[in-house]
Amino acid sequence: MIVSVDCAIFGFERELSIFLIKRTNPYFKNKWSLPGSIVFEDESLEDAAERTLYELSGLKNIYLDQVGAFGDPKRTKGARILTVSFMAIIDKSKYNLEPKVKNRTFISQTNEEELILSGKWFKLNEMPLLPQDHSEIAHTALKFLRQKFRYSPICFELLPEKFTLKELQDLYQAVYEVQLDPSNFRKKILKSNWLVELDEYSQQGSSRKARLYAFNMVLQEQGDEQEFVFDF
Amino acid sequence: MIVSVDCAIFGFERELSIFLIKRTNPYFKNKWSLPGSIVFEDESLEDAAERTLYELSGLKNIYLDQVGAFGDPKRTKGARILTVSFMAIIDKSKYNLEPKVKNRTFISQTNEEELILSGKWFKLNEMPLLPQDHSEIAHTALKFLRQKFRYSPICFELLPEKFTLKELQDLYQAVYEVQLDPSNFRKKILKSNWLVELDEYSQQGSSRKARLYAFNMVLQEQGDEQEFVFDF
DNA sequence: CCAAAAGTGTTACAAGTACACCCATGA
DNA sequence: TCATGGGTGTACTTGTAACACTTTTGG
Repeated sequence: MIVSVDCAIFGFERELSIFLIKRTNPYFKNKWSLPGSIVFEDESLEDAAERTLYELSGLKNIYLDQVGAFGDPKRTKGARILTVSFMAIIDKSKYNLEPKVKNRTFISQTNEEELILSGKWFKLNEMPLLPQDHSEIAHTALKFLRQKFRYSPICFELLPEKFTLKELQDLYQAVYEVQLDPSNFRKKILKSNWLVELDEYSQQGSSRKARLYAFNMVLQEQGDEQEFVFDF
Repeated sequence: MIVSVDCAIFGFERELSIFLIKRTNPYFKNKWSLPGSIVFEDESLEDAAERTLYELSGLKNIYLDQVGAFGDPKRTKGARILTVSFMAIIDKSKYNLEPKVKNRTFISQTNEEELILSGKWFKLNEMPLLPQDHSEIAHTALKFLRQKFRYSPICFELLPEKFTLKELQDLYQAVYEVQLDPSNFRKKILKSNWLVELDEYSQQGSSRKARLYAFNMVLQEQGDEQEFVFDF
């Protein structure tokens, strides 16, 4: 069986978006799809996902999690391909994504060459219908992101190193699709020890300057699980 | 690449246990391992997991969830095998597990026949070291179970249809490895609408008879997610 | 009548919710 | 000086934790 990886890259900048690419190959011709690649014989799934990320978006060393395997025999036309999906998250403002590799040999029955045409961010509610089961994979990855968000401090991967409480609140609101009371959000998040208060202030906006905060790095060491339950 | 499925079957009866099997084949010779099987060419991963479950434990129509893919190129000696792991949970007292298929053709380079010798329950802390990366898979499945437990009412899969609050409390204690105050547990769980109070009483024990409860079936329909956050 | 487990009640405190209000800043 | 968003305080409600007390049952 052929095995591939597909990556759902989520980015944040006021809103949650997903990065999709357009490429030519028998199955994706001219449709926006998740960046993906065949897994090489001597390559682990994580390595394949990292390589894919670099080749198709230019990203390196970013947060990456396995979401799951999609293996329906009918999910692809032609040869059966099992795909393992990954979720990547970044601060959108920090990177300018663009495919690094413009053409690759597409390993399948026909073994054609595929051209990577371009990549583009889509707001979640403006995401087009994706080919094969990529829409399902993207939605599963989003559910996975929401779940992970609850008990692991991954929110900081989606923000600049220094951020205001408002930005963090906007992120929570975007991910959970809720409205939060700024006053209560502030109290709750400050009572946890996730944040470090900085002596710097945001220079944006036409009103009072907001204090900047950073993620408390000590927390990163104690793996995930348990400690971080943060519901709203 | 060869693709297989492996199942971590968890059962409850006072304690959490896992069901392992012993079989002969080049890689598992005489070691306890997770029940697993090669995925056939025209079979979905879920179908393969269900078939495996039936062939190696006799279970049919039980709760099953995909945990994830394990695809390190060095996880198996010989041909590379990617495995997708599943987690199954049952009320241990309801079934008497035993392999239904005693020998199968083992699809690999050598294509030998494998004999399924026996199956046995192991308490979690008495689980032996498993071959290949099966120990890692089992631990990942357990973490998955704990996680799922929080926000999905899967606890009822592990109990008889009618159960006492004490039994439910024991289950929570076993899964989360904590001690709970019976009085407070009772209040919290009864305030949720998970349970239906029955007019029946347990006939066990040499003291006051405990009232029996059942799962509120209405909840089963509204899929998982959100509604069911139940921490202790 | 006693031990053991089921089940109820009470109290003190922590956490969450909904606001009103003050502060700093640019226009 | 006013509008805007940042930030603080407070009163009310709800949830949690610890533990004392009552009820039922078998021996």
